[in-house]
Amino acid sequence: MKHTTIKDIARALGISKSTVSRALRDHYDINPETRKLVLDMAAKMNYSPSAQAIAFQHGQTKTIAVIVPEIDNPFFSNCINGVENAAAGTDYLIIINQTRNIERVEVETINRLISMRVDGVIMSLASGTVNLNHIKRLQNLEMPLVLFDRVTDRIDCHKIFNDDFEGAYKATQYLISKGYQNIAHLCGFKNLHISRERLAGYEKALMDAGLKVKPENIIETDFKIREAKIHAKKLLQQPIRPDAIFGVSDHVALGCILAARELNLKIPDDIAVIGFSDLTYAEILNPPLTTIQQPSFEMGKLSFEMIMEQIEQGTQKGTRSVCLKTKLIERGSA
Amino acid sequence: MKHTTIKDIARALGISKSTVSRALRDHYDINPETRKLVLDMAAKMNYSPSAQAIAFQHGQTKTIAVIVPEIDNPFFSNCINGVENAAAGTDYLIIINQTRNIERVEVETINRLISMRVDGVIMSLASGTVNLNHIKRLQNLEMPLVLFDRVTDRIDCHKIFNDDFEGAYKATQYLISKGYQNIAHLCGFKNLHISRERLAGYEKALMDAGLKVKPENIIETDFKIREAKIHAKKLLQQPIRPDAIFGVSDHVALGCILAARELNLKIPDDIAVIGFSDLTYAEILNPPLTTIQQPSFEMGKLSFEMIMEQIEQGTQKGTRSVCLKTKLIERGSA
DNA sequence: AAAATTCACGGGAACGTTCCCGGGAACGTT
DNA sequence: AACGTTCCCGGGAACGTTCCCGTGAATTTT
Repeated sequence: MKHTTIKDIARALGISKSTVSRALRDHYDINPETRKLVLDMAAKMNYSPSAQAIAFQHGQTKTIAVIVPEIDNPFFSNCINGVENAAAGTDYLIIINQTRNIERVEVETINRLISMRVDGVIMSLASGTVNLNHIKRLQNLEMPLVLFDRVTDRIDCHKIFNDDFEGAYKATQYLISKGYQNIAHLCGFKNLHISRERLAGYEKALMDAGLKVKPENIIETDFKIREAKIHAKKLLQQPIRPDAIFGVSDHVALGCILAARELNLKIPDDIAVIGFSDLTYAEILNPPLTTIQQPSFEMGKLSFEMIMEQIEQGTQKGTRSVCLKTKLIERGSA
Repeated sequence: MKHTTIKDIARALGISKSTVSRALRDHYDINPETRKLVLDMAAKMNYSPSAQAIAFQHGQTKTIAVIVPEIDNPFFSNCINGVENAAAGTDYLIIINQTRNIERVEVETINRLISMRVDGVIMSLASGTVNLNHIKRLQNLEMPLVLFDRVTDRIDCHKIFNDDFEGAYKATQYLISKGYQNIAHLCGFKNLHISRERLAGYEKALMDAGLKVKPENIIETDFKIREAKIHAKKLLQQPIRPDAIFGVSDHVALGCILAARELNLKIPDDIAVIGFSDLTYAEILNPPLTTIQQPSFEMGKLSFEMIMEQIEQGTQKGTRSVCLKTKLIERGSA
């Protein structure tokens, strides 16, 4: 890999590298004729400026990192699309990283990004993350940071999340209004803020309707289809079978659908299922999934705007939290 | 954003930056005691080496770029997972870029990656890409390159792809064996190699079975659900309605399912649908989608191994093509 | 015609790191 | 005692770019 430098161009034209630099950047103090000469030569020599050298120079990489737990999850890829959409037109590059919900990977990724001197980090926490020192390290370095969706209250920074409590409340209330009485909840790991919020919303809705919160109807699970399926089967094989399940995410709801199918239970007659996210395929599923829609694209967009705000203003005075409203999408599974 | 440098550490300890550098890299010519002093101070000062400066030094960024048309497509995200899985354990960072099938974005992305001095590029072409000069530019710079899935025969480089012809042949043959006679094909844009191959496989299977290839049964479409749905409706509203549709991808097949649903046609009784990819949700769809499985994870893994081969050997002598076999997955839609 | 101003360009430092080379101190060998 | 070796460490160049400053030449002003 042989890259031409401004020095090479300068030598080829018998001028100094300063002049070449000026010509390329279209600075003042440059003769239009010289400029043309330089540009032509640059094109001829297949010149491409070294981003490292430039970043090195004025301490900006013009790069923003997005860290998500998993990329093959439509919710997150929609968020990413929102970020990229907002970034298009600016001269910032978005680089995408996934932690696969593993704390160790998250730590390594952040270390790497710090080393890269990324200009900002937009991230959603891994479900496996307990220790938050790596996030605090980011803050010590005064690196612009936006947490979205999977946030935590143990870190004080800019945040964007859904009203998970309200979404869960609406979902549960909807099930109740449809006449379901024995509603179970497959909830996410409790170290995640969203899991706790959704669980709380579920419990509140039950209590407000005068229904009892039964511990045996609440099982903790990973956000994976397979995992959820296993736990859903447990729920459905209890002596007193729940008549509805509220899944903490659409993937978890999918696990319920698969479990019900395997146990020959009809949806929504034998068992109702409701999810959370509204992934792209929810509508085409068998049955179409009733779910809580999250404005994923908007979240991504807002995250980018928030990070740009921090980068441009430099200061981090006062953190801001944005809570977006969710929407119930009625389909066939409940 | 204030980053400490080895110079800062050197000053704090009253030694030279050379010694600090040696201590951090655990080089020879370093006193264990000094080393410990430096490491402790580095930790205390929250030191993180500048990746730019290092890359700048010995011309390697330890970064490999993956370019895909769209990230929110399970086929590609699986490929990415394959790449990342293979990269885990090495000291290479994978950065992910999406072109959203727009040629201009692809060109800009590649320019940016060249500027970044990425060590290698693994990419799948955008469906909108016609001109290939940006790819040739990569080759002129002798940058390691692997094309996967959406390859082209107009570029001579390392390639990994599926046996699209064979996959399409199998899909069509399967439909024929099930008794379908009037099989249509929603094919992809013809500038894509995979589109042409799959079309050819479809045609060959028809001819081998003594069936006629009818031009009115072949419609070109984008790889998007919505687009495909529109074209599928056209197909299904023809005077002589096809009894089966082979979609060039699962998303296209999904479009067919939606179109059929809207026209109140039963699948697979009124119309059979078969896809290509086997996306994660194919099994849970309504109806479960019969499709051709592509080894996406393997493709990603192989791509990474191939790029590493090029990076380590340096030379690009002789390009290699790997063609992976596909597999028919029988489900309910055909 | 001398002075002031403008124009176009070159030289050199700086960014953070590594690597090569040189050198001093301590040690062991003749 | 003189020499060679080993062990540590420091100085400086280099990577590619930008930016500040200096400097002639050309042009305009006094």
